[in-house]
Amino acid sequence: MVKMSQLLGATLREAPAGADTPGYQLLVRAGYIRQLGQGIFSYLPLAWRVMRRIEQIMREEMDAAGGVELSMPVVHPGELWKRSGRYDKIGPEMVRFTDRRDRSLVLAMTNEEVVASLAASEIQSWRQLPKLVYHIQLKFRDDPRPRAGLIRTREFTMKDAYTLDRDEEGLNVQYERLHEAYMAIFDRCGLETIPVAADVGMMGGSQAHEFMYLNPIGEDTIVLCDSCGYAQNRQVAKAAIPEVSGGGEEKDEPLERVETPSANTIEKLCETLGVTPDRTAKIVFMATSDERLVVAVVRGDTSLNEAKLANVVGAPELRPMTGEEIEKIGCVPGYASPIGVGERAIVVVDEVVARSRNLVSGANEEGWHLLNVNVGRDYQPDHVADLVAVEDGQACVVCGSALRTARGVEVGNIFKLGTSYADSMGAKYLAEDGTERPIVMGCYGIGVGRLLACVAEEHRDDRGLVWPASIAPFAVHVCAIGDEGLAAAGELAESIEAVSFDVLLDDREERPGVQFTDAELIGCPVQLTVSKRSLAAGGVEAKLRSAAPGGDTVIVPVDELAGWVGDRIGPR
RNA sequence: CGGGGAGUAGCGCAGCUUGGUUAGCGCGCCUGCUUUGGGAGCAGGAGGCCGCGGGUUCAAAUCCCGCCUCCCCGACCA
Repeated sequence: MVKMSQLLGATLREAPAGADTPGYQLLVRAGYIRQLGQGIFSYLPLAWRVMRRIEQIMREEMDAAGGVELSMPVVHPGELWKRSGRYDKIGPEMVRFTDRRDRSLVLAMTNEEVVASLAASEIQSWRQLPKLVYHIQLKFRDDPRPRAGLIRTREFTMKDAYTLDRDEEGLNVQYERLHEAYMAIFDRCGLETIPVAADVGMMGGSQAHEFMYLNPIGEDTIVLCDSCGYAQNRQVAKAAIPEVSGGGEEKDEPLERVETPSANTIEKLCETLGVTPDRTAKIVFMATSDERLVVAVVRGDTSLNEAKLANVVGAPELRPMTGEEIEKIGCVPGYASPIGVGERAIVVVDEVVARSRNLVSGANEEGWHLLNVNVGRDYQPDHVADLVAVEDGQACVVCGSALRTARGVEVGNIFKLGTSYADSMGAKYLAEDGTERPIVMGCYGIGVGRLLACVAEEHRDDRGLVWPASIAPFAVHVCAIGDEGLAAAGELAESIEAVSFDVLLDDREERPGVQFTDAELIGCPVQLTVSKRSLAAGGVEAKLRSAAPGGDTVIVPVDELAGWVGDRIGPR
């Protein structure tokens, strides 16, 4: 039993300024968390108990999937990250510093390098594979923009797991198993998530899924098909874009230069020439962080997905070109053409453009456009790839139904890493046939605090938090009213705890109204009230936090309480 | 990093435009009395480098310059 008087962290009537996400407000108001700095939080006793319960569920599911827990360092030698190449590849998001002897150190953002280096020293034979290891540990990422409380912090606890396999086939087996384990974890925490196919990003690798909690506060856009179940992150999602009106059977027509005064947007161009946007090509000017210039060509009726373009050119991020840069490659904004850009920039053409014939494009001259521009004949792309940003209502590539987009929070992800880390760290094993082979890795992460925040976001009402019993800080919240209530509460709490339900006892000398509102704010699943009045009525008033206000309160005799609680929230 | 906003008591805010004695209000906190089933009432009280540094001025929370911190919107992540 924990007494309210022992807790650090009072409940607040008002949310602190700046906390505008509802779940975040409640976590602060109910005394779960306090902010220390940008993206850095203290977890007060209530939140810490929730964290530990979530972690316990993770341990059970990871163990059930065949995992073993270990613990790897938070501070890594910079050398380790130089070997994998990520020391230079990752930007200021990774905190770097030096020790007293000027040796390079970094704060762990993730642990692929450490796992691979452990694998290199510990794994010699195919007989030692497969393996699944995990730990639950602090990470630090100097995120450019933390936000929404625990949804996106710089310091956070992550459960990260790593698989080691002999081959891709083995990886696939573990990957599927972890996928199932993740669904079980989120389910047990009371959070509905959907797995979506995702970009591999900084992890590298061949395939990835993200587990998304759908909510408008999310920062990711998910593309969903309600009829066939297609679900992908917008960064990689595809849509079925129709061929140009008139079909893809057209023959290439000769280039023709036409005057198009002040038609410097697709809209005005279509008006001037009397064509539809799907007959036009538009040019987007971007530059990579290492100063390579990129010219992307997409059809006028679609828009560019920068993440896809960044992947094609192998850049971590892109920025728009400056006016000077555009001029330097010989283009004229509003009348731009990929023709003649040639050596001066990387030309990436969307596959829809590549399929289309006789598009209208700029002439690289103010007030002029070209008719019948065709990829291959008129200009040579460096890459042809899908570059289209999927929009609401476009057709599903699988079944053709209208796609819908939704916002989501990424609470977990799983990656097939392949052998890149094994290669750079020298993690090899001797196969059954005597050949030396690289270990095939996978990695799997869940943000513990973010998961907590998402559950808070999902399970609340206008009076406070409404925790699922599985991860609530306490199963039972006892309001002890008056001296008689307090005198009876101790024995009562013991009888409940005897059957392993944990109890938070409000032993404060507060008026009943204060105790009730605080209990609702804190949100434990079962609320008990013991007082002179309830004892006279034969026991303790009991209700569920999830019940409507006012109703559904019953008197339960003290010796039946444990059973009553167990019947309603199950074992704990 | 770009754009927008904010730093005044533990929390939420006013005061600043138009400088001027002792910097206010609500909640919370302390003491006393009353009260005691839905955030009590009365009385008394504690608590401030007005974000930091510089400048202007007889005088700065208030005007000017610089810096720091935090929040929100864009590109990235568990």
